[in-house]
Amino acid sequence: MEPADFSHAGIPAETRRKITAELLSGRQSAARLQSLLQSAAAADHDPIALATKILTSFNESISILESAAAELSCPDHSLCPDLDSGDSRGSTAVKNHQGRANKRRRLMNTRVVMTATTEDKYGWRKYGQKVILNATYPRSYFRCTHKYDQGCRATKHVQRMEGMDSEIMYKITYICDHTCSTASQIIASAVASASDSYNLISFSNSHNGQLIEGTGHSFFCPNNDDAMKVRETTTTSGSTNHEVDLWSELKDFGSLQTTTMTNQYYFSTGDDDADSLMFWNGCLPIIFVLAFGQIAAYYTIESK
DNA sequence: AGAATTTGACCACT
DNA sequence: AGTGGTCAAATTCT
Repeated sequence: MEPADFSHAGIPAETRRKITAELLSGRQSAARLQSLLQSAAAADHDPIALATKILTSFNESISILESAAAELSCPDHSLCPDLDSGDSRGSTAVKNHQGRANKRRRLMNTRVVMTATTEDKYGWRKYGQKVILNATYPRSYFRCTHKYDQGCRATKHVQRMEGMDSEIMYKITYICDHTCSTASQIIASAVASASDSYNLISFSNSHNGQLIEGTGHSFFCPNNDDAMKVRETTTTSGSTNHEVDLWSELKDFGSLQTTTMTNQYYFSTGDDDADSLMFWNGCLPIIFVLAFGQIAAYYTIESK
């Protein structure tokens, strides 16, 4: 990646303050890590957590610097990818090659923002970006890098959420499971390293395991250890009442620990075409979209 | 040179 | 006709 140009004079005082704070925090954490690694007290602390904190500080600093540089280079945001890229339909853009080349150059310089916030263990290739109606930020489209060599059909859509001033959040929708060889390796790795942070599948005590009413459909969540199936009850038209073998579907997601059945488990109603349910991956929600008793897609919210 | 991204164009759906 | 999803040529990065 080409480094951002930080030679501009006039970076706002507030930005400088943030950068300084982050760098100081990073330096402090680095110093602590150094002493930890040198002392026998390392067992009482978590060097990995410290290293993560250091990385976060430096990443944050770099991000702030790049944002500031981008702000100075295109103060009206007319060339920023989040606000002015994507769908060309109906546009009357003049194909000025010089101007287009300059625009591309600036777009490339800001690429890090998206890639840095959408990393997971799979290889993704961006194949499109669209401006979405009533959305401030465009939606980016990614496919598995093994789409052609292994026929993996997994895709994901990434969209920055609105109204997250203090923390940039991205809604990431996953469509189709990975079938590439990478997938089985990742699943095996995740299962092997299962920890409390993957205490995911559990059933509600806040709702007392009772029927959770919705506008159209409701899900019943039996509050017992035998809760291997989810019962879907249609409460409006008709009297369909069929079990959805959701659990077998969920087991396919290797990062889920299937043995813990306590704490929170929320269902939410969906729209006319698909129901959805939500549970928590640590502090982050994961929402599954169900269609015809199958998981059609799932999405999660990731913070920057 | 090959990989990756950007973006105008196209397509399907409503 | 409007919209979201995908394709593919052009461009940029490594």
